[in-house]
Amino acid sequence: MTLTLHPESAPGRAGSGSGQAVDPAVALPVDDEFTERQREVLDAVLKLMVAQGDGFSVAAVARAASCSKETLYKWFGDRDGLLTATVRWQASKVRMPKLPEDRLTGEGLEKALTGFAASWLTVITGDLSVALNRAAVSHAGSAKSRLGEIVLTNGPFAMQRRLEPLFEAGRAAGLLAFDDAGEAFRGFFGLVVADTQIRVLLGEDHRPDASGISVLSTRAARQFLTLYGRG
Amino acid sequence: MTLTLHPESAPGRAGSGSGQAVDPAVALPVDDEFTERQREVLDAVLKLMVAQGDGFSVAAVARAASCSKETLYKWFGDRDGLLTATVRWQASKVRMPKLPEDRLTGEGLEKALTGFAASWLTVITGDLSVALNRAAVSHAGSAKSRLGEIVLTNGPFAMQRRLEPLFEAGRAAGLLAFDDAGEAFRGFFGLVVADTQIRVLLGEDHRPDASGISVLSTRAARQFLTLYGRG
DNA sequence: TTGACGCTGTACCGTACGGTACGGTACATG
DNA sequence: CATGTACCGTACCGTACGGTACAGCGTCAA
Repeated sequence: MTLTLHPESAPGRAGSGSGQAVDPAVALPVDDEFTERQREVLDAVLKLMVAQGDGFSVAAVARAASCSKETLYKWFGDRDGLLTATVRWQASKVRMPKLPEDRLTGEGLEKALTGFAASWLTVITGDLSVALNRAAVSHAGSAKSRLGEIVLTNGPFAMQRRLEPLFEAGRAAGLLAFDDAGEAFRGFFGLVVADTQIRVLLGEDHRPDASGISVLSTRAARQFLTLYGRG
Repeated sequence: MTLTLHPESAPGRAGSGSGQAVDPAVALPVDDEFTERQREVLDAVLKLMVAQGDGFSVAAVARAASCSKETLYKWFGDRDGLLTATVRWQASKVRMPKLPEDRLTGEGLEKALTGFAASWLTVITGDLSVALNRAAVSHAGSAKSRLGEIVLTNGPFAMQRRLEPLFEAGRAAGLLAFDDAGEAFRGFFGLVVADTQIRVLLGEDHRPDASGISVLSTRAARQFLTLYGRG
């Protein structure tokens, strides 16, 4: 039987090793989900999305990827499945910055926060992220597609899951003080992202460059420590 | 001659009374721009956008507004002009909260900030704002449409223009300290909005209610004063 | 009364796109 | 060699939609 990926035949996957049942269409992605050829096709879709949003036709994908429409439909079910697979494929490529695992110091914490902020700002202002977020936002209204869910899971929610251990470690080390880690995350997210993402999504052409991101990240980390730091 | 609104025949308007030439398609909206009947039509479009995003057809608009497609094209030029007019019409309805104009006290400032934050959160989590922002984000990629520009002008930029006088007054009164008002605005925006807007745009169904907004606004204002306040 | 005008409703046209079918090719397997 | 499989390229089908044309109707002014 042919490898197909649309819901009816997708193999079930547990999310993050927990016992909780997680819909595989939304779960954190794994690397071996697509064949080599399929990844080539999905990369072509990504290129198209960056170049012209999600307004491309399936025929254009076939042309760009040198494959037949029939194969696309066999692999991905329909246009929406193709988009979903593309978003998941890109999500599987994103790697979060490493956080310090040894004993936390004040400087180590601030450095980790700054690095995380810079990494996040770099990602969300990148062409790829902008294109994917635009597509996900567009489709979020129609309830037919789950792109929004996927981007949320692999974007803000993943960031939160990744960051909260750092917050907890900071609290355990007496460096941070907060009641609720979720609230602390919200504060950090706001200080880092602020109006940058919505402005970029709405098409403002001026985006912060590397040095601008460095300034913003440093400031955001320091401000976060002012609000949630101890001593 | 018939009243038409697409670029070729739209009357020029100066923005905000300054001598600067401002493209009328992007300028802050005025109330008398549309006739009564046109406003009815545009309100019908708003309803459609809330109900089904921008995926509606022009025929659906004509049906919903009980008018002919020909009239729609005569008034608004094309589908994009209709969307643009709709966004501008909605923008002209938004009113920002009043800010205190008498002598600023610490409590007065905090109260104004809290009120502004609550007002802003209420707006951006509303169905209408979500629908309009989704449409603007979708079209921002294609460079053909200027919806993104319009929403930016009437959203974040308008908020900033409205807020900076308050910041300056706070600084003049010795209540605030900051180098750059733009930087202060960014901080305030981040603390207020944080991840709320992107999550809502991506379709997360849980939105803060009135009491949640109250909590968030109070906290954001207090945090802003912690970072940028004096004494 | 008559004619101009602005509007509604509907029929119409061209096209673009999602989805399917089919012929042809390369390759692997027995 | 025969058979099956996976794929490419393309032709094809149905439909939905943007945009235009037109007939009919109410209004108002001359």
